[in-house]
Amino acid sequence: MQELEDRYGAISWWEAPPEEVLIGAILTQQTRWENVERAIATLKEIQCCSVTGVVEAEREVIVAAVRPTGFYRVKTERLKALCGQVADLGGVEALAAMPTARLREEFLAVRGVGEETADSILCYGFGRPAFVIDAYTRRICRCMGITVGDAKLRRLFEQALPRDAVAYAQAHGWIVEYAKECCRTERGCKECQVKNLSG
DNA sequence: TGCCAGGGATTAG
DNA sequence: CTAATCCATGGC
Repeated sequence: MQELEDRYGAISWWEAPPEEVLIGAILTQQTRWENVERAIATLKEIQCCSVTGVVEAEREVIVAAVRPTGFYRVKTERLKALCGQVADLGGVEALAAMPTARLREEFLAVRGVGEETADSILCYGFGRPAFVIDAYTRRICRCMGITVGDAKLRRLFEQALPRDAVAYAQAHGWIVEYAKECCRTERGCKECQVKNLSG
């Protein structure tokens, strides 16, 4: 981890208001971040980059805005479901007052929100110490010979790092940056050098 | 041109 | 519990 810090220094990977994180977390599912940014920019232009914006907008409006991210019909439903849940619970202010475990359950109860999406919202949107296990993290760990399941992997990172959302976000950012250099695709891992780094 | 991207739900074995 | 399939556009 220290070697990654020396290599990349302090990076803040994703800083945005909680409502934008909720939306971005859905849009980024199986999708490149550049395309997500386009969709978010469009949503902002039409005043729909918020919980009430998504809840009140016509489906076709959301579909048109998120089209560049792919899976646009599925994602529109997921955005409606997630923002509806948040609105029902009293908005992001009410969520901010909830304990982390409860908040996680409420997100996971939404159709289309799995562990990764829930944890990324917790960490990046609400500053909670939830380490996100994504495709890059799995890929690097696999190259290192660590083949445990997601739940164990998550505990591994959460124990190794200071229990703090900023520390988790930073470490995850380093992992992603390194993965983009070293293991560009799933198949490009043959000559991967990650095993030379100390965890 | 074909492959792949910061998932998740569903179905089949 | 693992594996395959669908959702779909955009970039190289």
